[in-house]
Amino acid sequence: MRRSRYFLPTLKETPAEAQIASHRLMLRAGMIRQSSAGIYSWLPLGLRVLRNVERIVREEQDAAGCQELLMPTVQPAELWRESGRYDDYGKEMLRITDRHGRDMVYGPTHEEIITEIFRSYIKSYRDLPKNLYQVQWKFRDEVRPRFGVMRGREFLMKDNYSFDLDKDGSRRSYDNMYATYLRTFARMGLRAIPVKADPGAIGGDMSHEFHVLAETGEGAVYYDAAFDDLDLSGGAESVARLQGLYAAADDKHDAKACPVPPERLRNARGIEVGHIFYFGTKYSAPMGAVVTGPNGESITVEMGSYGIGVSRLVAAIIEAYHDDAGIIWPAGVAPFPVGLINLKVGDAACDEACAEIYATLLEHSMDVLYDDRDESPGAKFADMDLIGLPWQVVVGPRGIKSGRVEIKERKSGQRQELSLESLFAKLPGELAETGLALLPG
RNA sequence: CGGAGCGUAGCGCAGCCUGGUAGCGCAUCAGACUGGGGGUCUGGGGGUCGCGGGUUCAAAUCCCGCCGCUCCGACCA
Repeated sequence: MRRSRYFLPTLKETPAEAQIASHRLMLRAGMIRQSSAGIYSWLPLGLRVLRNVERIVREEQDAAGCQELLMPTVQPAELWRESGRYDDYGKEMLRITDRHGRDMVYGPTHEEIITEIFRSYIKSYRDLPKNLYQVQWKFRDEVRPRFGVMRGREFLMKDNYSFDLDKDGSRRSYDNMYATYLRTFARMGLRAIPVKADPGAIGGDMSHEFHVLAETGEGAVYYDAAFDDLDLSGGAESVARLQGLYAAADDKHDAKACPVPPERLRNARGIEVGHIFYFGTKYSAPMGAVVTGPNGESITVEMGSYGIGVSRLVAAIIEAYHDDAGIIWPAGVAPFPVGLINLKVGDAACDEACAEIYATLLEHSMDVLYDDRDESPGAKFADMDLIGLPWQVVVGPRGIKSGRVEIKERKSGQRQELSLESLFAKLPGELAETGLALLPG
């Protein structure tokens, strides 16, 4: 993409309202635009990141045996009355009336809708288990939205719902999601600690929140120091082992009853990026989600629900990966894997070299942001650092004279000069495969 | 929802106390120079001063009401 044509309104100055790094950087990098309190437009660069996060979430959901569907944002109040939550949910739920005077709600979550779908079609125990997910916008009319998309009123969430015949099955579904969540967050470069949590308005009797530790986190978590040395990528450590270790959200933590000795207890702030619930028959019972069992009996299904804050994750990743100059995107979520900087637009040799590199990158399916604007070198470097692309290819008159371009890694700041030939030699191999192997070592 | 604060150009702000032609920096536009970390010069454009009412010869400025936004606390992916 040519920067001169790309809609990327970066800001040199920080908007006054932004209190935390991710909010500041998302505004400055031209990723989002506030529409009203807690409600944002996603501009092209931001949307690219959001889509990348979504993609990883989807891949992990699919790999875990979940199937995607899409439910409506606007839901009939009737279903919420059935579950008993219409009155329970409070002012956080946005209530709307349609032209016929019918009560509707803008969905803050989708247990009611999915249960209604399930009960309409699934009649036999032989069709269980089922696990359905969606990635959909939610609206919760937060009293005090803040920190940009970290706590917006409108937010994008992956939510899924498991249906099982019995508790054991439901427990397997729960643990499956537990491991899936660890893998999902790990793929975005995040270490998320699973902590026992209060199920809150969703209800139920077992629940874990996944917290990315960060000073700007809104919640306090207490955990066994053993977590600091564990592999949380959802692979090596067993779910049972992790669940056996103590970690609790502050509303679940009781200093007197805590099994962890004080010297091993850690207290930190965390960003809640995921939350899983097992709630048994809380919705299936009142809403009549039952299947016929092997002996012809009626069995109320056991349910769980599982949420990942997709839009919040974008902010959480930035909280975890930035420096004074801007964002440092981890592999996989970066809006572009590589940026190309032409330091002297209008100079025939620079223009030509850039055009060649640009075309070659595209040939190898490398999505590249080519800064072809007639700006000062400093402005371009600062801008490129701000938006945090993992790799920068720098083409300037000084290097071109000796037939060389510079490759810079955003994360380490490490630079290396390469001849055009050796750059192109890398393209079919390491670069094209990983998108991230421009530098040896 | 309780407490505090702020609304003046795209962004950051000054002006308000003490009423009298709406300003600064950045950004933007035109041209020229420049070219390895937000460069320089010249010239230009852009404002219902959040909205409504009141006081006054005169309101960004004083008064009243409303709306919006932000921050601090109680709730949540």
